Parts: sequence; C-alpha cells; structure tokens
Amino acid sequence: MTDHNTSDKIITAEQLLLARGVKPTPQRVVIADYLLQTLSHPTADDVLSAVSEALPVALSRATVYNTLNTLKEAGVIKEVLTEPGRVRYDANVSHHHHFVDVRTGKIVDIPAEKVEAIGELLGDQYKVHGFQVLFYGELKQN
Amino acid sequence: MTDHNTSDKIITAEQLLLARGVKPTPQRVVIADYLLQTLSHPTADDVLSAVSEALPVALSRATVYNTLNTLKEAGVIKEVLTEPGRVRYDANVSHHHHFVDVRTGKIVDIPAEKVEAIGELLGDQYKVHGFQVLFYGELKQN
DNA sequence: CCCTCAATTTAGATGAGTTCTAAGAGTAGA
DNA sequence: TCTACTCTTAGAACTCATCTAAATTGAGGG
Repeated sequence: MTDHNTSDKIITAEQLLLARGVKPTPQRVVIADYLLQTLSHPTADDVLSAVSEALPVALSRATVYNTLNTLKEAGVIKEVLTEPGRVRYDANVSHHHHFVDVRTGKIVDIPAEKVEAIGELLGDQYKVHGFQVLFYGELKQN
Repeated sequence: MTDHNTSDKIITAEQLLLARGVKPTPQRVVIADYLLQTLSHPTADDVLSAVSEALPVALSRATVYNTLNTLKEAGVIKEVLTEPGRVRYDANVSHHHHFVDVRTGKIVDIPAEKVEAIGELLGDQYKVHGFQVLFYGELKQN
C-alpha cells in the first residue's frame, strides 16, 4: 500500500483503520469512510452534519474531534489550512497541494509532481523538510 | 513607492498610514511601527504585549484587533497562516513566502523571486491569481 | 456465557482566539 | 466652542476546539 488512501487497490475504511493500528469503532469507520469518499475538504462541523444525517450511528461533536485527531495521528488523514479560524481535513495523505477557487470556495488537490521542483529552489542555508503550496485563482472547468 | 513597506526609502509608520488612507491615530501608529520594525510574524497577542510594555499609549485588546483588521484592509500588513487557531501578521506586503524552522518555530520570509516559476506549473484548467508557499525545515545559520 | 476492565463515546463545561456592543473619549470642521 | 463623526475601550458574546467526568461498549479471561 502506498500513502494514497484512495487509489491503488480499493480498501475499506475499516481495513485502513486496522492497517494503521486504529480500532475500527462504528463512529470511526463512518467518519473515515465519509472522508475517503469526499473530495470536499470538510471541516469538523461538515463531517458532523454529513455523517449525522446519513447514518444510524449517533455521533457527538466530541467524538468527531476525537476521531479526527486520532485519524490524523495515525496518518489516515491530514489537516489542511486554507483560511483563519477553521481546520479542514483531507483523506488524501500523499504529498500534494491545494487550489482554492476564489469564486466558489471550492478546494481541489494538486499532485506533488506538478510543483516538485520547488524543494530545490532555496539556497544552502535552508534544509527543506517539506513545503505546502496554496494556490488561489479560478478553476476553468469544473 | 513599491509594495515593500520596509525597503526602498525609509518611511515612517505615520507616513505609511497617511499614504494608504488610514488616519494615523497614536494606537495605529504604534502598532504599525512595531510591525514594520519586527521580522517575527507576531500574533495579535504578541502585538498587544510588545506594544503595551514599551509604550505610554494605553491599548486595549479590541483596539489591537480593530487596528490589525484596518491595516490589513488598507494593504499595510498581511495575514500569515502557519498553524491552526491563530493568525500572524507581516508588514512585508510584497509577494513572498515563508519558511518555518521546525526546531525553533522561527518564521522567515522567502522572496517571491526564489520560487517565481511556480505560477506557471499548473495546466490550462487553472487560472492562477496567486500562491503561497509554506516551507518547513531547518535554518542552517542564524 | 458472563464478568471485568480498559478503551471509547458522550453531554456539557471550559478554554483560546476573535468579534461585537454600546458607551466614552478624541478631534476636525463649522 | 459646539457638533458630529470616528476611534477606543471594557467586557460580553461568539466560534471553534479541547477537556472532564460519567456512561457505554466490547474483548479477553474465567
């Protein structure tokens, strides 16, 4: 398995949690599953409403936050910072970047390969561990 | 004047505020002056403590937030998002990027020229208005 | 099977950062 | 000097996130 949760072989949320050493409780499975199947970079609140309305499993706000932190620490999801005051989550944990459409607020992933040269542009005085690019502009197709 | 507040000719905070159409009250001048002379990317609270301890002017928390928003809207300063839950401010409003030293938390500016090629790396389906790169790693000197 | 016990979930309290409100202070122009 | 608007202020309120302590769950051992 690579670090792309959503590509290569199809893998269920439950299998992914087991593989990363996280006990797959119903709440965790449902949250991980939602994150794996969306491309929308939801906030904690987005996760709570999406999962609450679609599911038999009751879910408290605290559990959403607990689970998001657990999944983040286990490497199942990543935080995305695009705006002040809220954190978004992304189940694509491969090295990649983001593009924010300034008209719609839509956020799309940009593969690392597109900008991979950036890491070498800085001089000797910087030892670059990684970098994050946030593009903003307009998506010409949707 | 270019959009570098801190280079080219020496300019006082008061002159800068006037030039950007912001009435230079004592509180605003003092806050702008602090931001112009620091390289540390302070938070609102950092500004409040730095300015409060150094100055005859009394300063409330609300004024710090009001002023930071006023200066941001006037283009005198920029927000910097490097971590969840807090906003940092930078009086360097030229197009540039940031490098976070993961050992010390120190944040330094990276000039736009160093990474200027990035804007052209995306394909036709993106109209890039701008981009922000956040590097993280280790500063080898300083 | 059914205890036991540790892990998980939960509602609500709490906390951090920021914005809002409404009242007071300052100030430019009549 | 008065007026009228702008700015500042203290504290309330709001939003997002974490903490607390109690209830629930469920896996492993008898």
